[in-house]
Amino acid sequence: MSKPHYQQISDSIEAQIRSGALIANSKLPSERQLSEAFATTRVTLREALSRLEGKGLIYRANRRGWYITQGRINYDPTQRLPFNEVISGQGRQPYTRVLAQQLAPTKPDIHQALGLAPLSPIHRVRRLRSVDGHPVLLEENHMNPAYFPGLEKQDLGQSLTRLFEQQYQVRIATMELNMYPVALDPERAQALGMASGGAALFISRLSRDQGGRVIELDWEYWRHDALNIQLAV
Amino acid sequence: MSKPHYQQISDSIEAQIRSGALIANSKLPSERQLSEAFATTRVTLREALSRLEGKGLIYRANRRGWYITQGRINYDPTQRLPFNEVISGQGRQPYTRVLAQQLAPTKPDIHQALGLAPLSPIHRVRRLRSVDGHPVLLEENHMNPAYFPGLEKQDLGQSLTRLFEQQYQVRIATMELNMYPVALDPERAQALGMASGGAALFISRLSRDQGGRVIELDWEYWRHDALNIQLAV
DNA sequence: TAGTGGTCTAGACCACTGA
DNA sequence: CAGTGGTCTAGACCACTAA
Repeated sequence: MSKPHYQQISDSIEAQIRSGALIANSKLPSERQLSEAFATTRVTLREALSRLEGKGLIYRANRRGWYITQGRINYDPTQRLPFNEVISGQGRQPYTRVLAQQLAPTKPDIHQALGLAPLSPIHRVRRLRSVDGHPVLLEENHMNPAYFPGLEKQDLGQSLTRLFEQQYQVRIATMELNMYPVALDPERAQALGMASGGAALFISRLSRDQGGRVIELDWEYWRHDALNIQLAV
Repeated sequence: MSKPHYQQISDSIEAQIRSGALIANSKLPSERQLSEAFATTRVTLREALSRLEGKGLIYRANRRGWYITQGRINYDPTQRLPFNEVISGQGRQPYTRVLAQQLAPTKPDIHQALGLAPLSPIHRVRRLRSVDGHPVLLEENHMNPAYFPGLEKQDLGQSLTRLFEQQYQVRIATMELNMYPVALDPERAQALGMASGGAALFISRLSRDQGGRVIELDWEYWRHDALNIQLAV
């Protein structure tokens, strides 16, 4: 009836984190050091770390060790506020890196969602977004190219919503949102610097203009410990 | 560079599920049988199962084995539609069990959220809600008793929103929602029939009436594989 | 290059579930 | 009561990261 060993270990580490002895974004000692310190094997130690990961207290940077989590970002996906404003409004430091952008056909379900013919070209932008220097969000935008000629020449590090409005006079009127927890595929996990199979929160946003025409399909993969979806209605 | 062994195993099981060879809510063979079938140890086999659990394809019923997941429920938390209607509207079978109800003081943060003095009594209802006979949601409602005299004598298996409106003429006007992934504490995990530390999606909803007075604080814990948050704005 | 995390083996004991 | 899942040991090899 006593607590399992991994529970005692994770409780101990959790106490250290909450006491402030271990600060945000700092690295935990190596698994071998920790398993020795707690007089156990790496298997049990990793069980304890996995529990803390599930609770959102630590996260795993692929092959680089375990780190203390930062606090969650409050985010209202029904507002289309620029990422930079959301993050800096909470006293944190935003950063965006454009990983890829292209105008080419893609997967059938995206063509269907955008209401475009199969194999027709689609604007795609993939960006990695960080808070305080640590990646928390992988964003994949799919846009109907009919509305955005020359998009590839624009600065894509800024807010796309703002770009739509100011450069293309396209204003988003309605959205359909779907949000659920997922495990990251190896490719996306790597882009986020996470281990394959890592937990994320997936947000899909289909945006239309006043005429009900589909403008954009946005896919967001947030690190599961980094996000608090917050909305008022 | 070859795939890890657990990946081959989980791919194989995933293919069987998607092909329909394993149907929803049926139980997988025992871990020992599976590990023998795949010529590996239980440790590796459990790694494969954990990956599938993270993907939402299977779930673990505490000490009773692994089961195939049903499809996700589409749910809009900004509408306050009765659970029964949401579920049956998607061709599924809803069921609600009242686990507990009491009028007593509780934790300080709940008193604070409801704007009530510490140690003042609060109406609490805890309900377990199932789809097609399987628990997916643990709901904890905290209500300001000033608005709901005699609530404990009502039928709490029905929609509380409906009860508020029809029996108490209380209508919810605005809500503040917060949603994020959590790991379940042992007590709540057990209530949901899950293993301790199981992944869930937490939804907190603070409801006010037209006068801006706080009526209710609702906490929902959804099995992470059972839910798709869906909203249109 | 030394050390790390990722993966894996071949067992074991215990508490609990279901027949 | 037989079998199950939950926990744990004491190792091992490999690919990769960081110095």
